[in-house]
Amino acid sequence: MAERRTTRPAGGETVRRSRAAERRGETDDVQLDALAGHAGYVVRRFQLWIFQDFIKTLGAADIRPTQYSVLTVIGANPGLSQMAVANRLGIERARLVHLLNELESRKLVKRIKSKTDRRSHALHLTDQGETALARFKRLAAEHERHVEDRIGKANRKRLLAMLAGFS
Amino acid sequence: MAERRTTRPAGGETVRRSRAAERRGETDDVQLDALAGHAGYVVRRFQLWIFQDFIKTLGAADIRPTQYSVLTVIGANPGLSQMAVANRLGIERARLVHLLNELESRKLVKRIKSKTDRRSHALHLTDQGETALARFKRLAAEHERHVEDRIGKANRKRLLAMLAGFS
DNA sequence: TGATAATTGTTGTCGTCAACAACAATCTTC
DNA sequence: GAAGATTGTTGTTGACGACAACAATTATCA
Repeated sequence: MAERRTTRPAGGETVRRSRAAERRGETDDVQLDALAGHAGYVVRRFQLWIFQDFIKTLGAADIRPTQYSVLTVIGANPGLSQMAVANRLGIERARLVHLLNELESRKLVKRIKSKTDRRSHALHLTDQGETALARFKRLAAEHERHVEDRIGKANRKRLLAMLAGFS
Repeated sequence: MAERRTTRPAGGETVRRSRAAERRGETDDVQLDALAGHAGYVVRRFQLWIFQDFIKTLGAADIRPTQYSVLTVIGANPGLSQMAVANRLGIERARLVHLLNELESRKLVKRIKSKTDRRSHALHLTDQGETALARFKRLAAEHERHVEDRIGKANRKRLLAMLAGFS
């Protein structure tokens, strides 16, 4: 049963695998069957790859994808309420509370009591948050180039077009 | 996609929103800014939609996407070890333990002690698992048609082609 | 106007999932 | 045969989605 795989390059660049497992070949030649035809499966794996690259590329800034999305929307729409941000991004308002607590403790965002509706907060970036977001956007653009390198410039554009309805 | 407040139909079919919030318009006209150009954001939202539809469509069978992927791979590759399945699907082997415990308790999968390597288990579907998987696949195909209805037949095909490298 | 319902932010719980770390049993390597 | 690697397992941590309940506040409507 031990079958040699001579076609595999010596230093695989995708997943680290032991020489023993390589020789046994258990992790190769595994059929996906119906899975390969399911958009959900392939999109899920793609999304994991993207997030990992995003987290790594924005690692120095210590900003995760969800945090980045919140900062971007507040930056583009100052004064928004938490409900408005949550609805727009498809985040639960309970979850947004924790996200904002974190971002506020890092002095990137401030909650200002609304005068027209005393239940709600008007969200704003701090000055520090503005300059930080500008930096995050540069890093995010670098991450986006990684995506282009991976799937191709035209494919990325087509992807954005065909999924625009979900944004 | 962001329709004007005044032209919004009475019973919106996308997101439930209160009349008050609708009137105030806080949740509309919110700019995404750089977010709309990020593949990660749009792919994430798409993936959430897909999984929700999958879970709903396979709801009667009580099978979640990850469980489906494990069953499919075992069905197509009987005798695989847990490591092999985990590596192929990009699942952590620690996580796969719980998944298999659940599937085994439901009599869909059985772990058989390997004779060549007494550390590992050879994974097989039970007879019950085989017939169940056939049913799951029919339901999954129905789910896949929902995806087609949502993004278009040609787009779905293009999507699978451009992301085949991640499967 | 006043009672009732709805909304906002908050807190908390639960379950899924990825990422690690540690461990015993077993196998590989040298 | 000793040292190292692998497999399955258990456990922990943290991000995240989904709910439920609550006080403060606002909206609705009889």
